Amino acid sequence: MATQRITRQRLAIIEALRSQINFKGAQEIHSLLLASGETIGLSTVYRNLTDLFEVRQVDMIIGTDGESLYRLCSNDHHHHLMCQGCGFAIEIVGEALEVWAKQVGLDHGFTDISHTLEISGICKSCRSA
Amino acid sequence: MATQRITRQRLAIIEALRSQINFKGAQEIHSLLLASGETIGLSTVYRNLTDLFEVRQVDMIIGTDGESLYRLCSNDHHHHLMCQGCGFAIEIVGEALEVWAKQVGLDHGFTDISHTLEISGICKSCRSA
DNA sequence: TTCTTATTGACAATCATTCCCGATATAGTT
DNA sequence: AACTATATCGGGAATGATTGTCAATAAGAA
Repeated sequence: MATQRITRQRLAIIEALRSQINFKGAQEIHSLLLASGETIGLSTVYRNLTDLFEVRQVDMIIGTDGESLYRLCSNDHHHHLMCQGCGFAIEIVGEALEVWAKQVGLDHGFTDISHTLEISGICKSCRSA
Repeated sequence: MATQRITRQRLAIIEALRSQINFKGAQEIHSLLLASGETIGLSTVYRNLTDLFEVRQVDMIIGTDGESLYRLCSNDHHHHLMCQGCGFAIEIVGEALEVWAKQVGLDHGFTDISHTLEISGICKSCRSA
C-alpha cells in the first residue's frame, strides 16, 4: 500500500489539510473538498488519509467519540496538547517521557515498545469565552 | 445515570469481568455471559459497562481497531503496559509523568488538564513463542 | 501514443454502538 | 407480604464511521 502515484485527489486532500489548523474527520475533509468544487469520492478520502498516516505525512488521533481525526504534521515523534473546547492542538515533545515509557516496558520484559499519549484541557481563550 | 439498583445482570457482568485477566470488548463479554447460561441483552451489557466505567469500577481502553475494551481495575489513576501479542496488560503508575503532563498544560495556559497514555510492546512469553 | 496497473468512486456491506419503548424487576413503603 | 414508583432490561431498529467490491479511469513508463 505504498503511496506511489501523484493524483489530483491526493493533492487536493493535502491542500485541504494545509488550510486546516485543527484535527478533522475524514467525512469533514470530504465535505470541505466537495464545497471547494473538487470531485472526489469518500472512499478515496479514507484511503488516502490512511496511506498518508502510514507514511507519517499526517497525524491521526482518535476523538472522544472514537472518530479518527487527521492533521498535517511534522514527521518527528511527538504528542498533542488539545483543547476540549475548540479543538486547538499543540505538538508536544518530551524526551524524558520517551525514555521513561521505554524503560517501563523494558523493566517488565517487553520489547518493541511504543506508546500513545494525549494531553487535553481547556485553553485560555475557551476559558474566558 | 448514577448506578443505583443491584440487578442480576450487573452482578453477572462484574462476575464475568472478575474471571478475565485481559481487556475484553462488550460483545465478547456478552458472549461469555450467554455461554455461561446467563440471559442478558447486549444493550444491557453496553449500558452497564459504560456506567461501571464512569464510576471507575472498570478500566476502559480503546483497542487498535477502535473497539472499547474493559477490565476490572484498581480505582486510582493509572495507565497500562499492554502486549500486542496476547493482550496481557499491567497497570502502570508514574507520578513523574502525571506532574509533567500537568505542567505541560499549564505552560501553555491550559486548565482542567487530563491525559491518556498507553504503552505497548511484545511481552517476554510472546517473544519466545 | 500505447500499455500496464495503481487508483478512483459509487454503492453495498460491515460492525460497534446507541436509540426506542413496552415489559419487567428492584427497593422503599404500608 | 403486598403495593407502588420507577430504574432497569431487552430485542430489534437505527446510526454512523469505516471497509469491501469491482468496473471505469488515469498516471507514468516504454
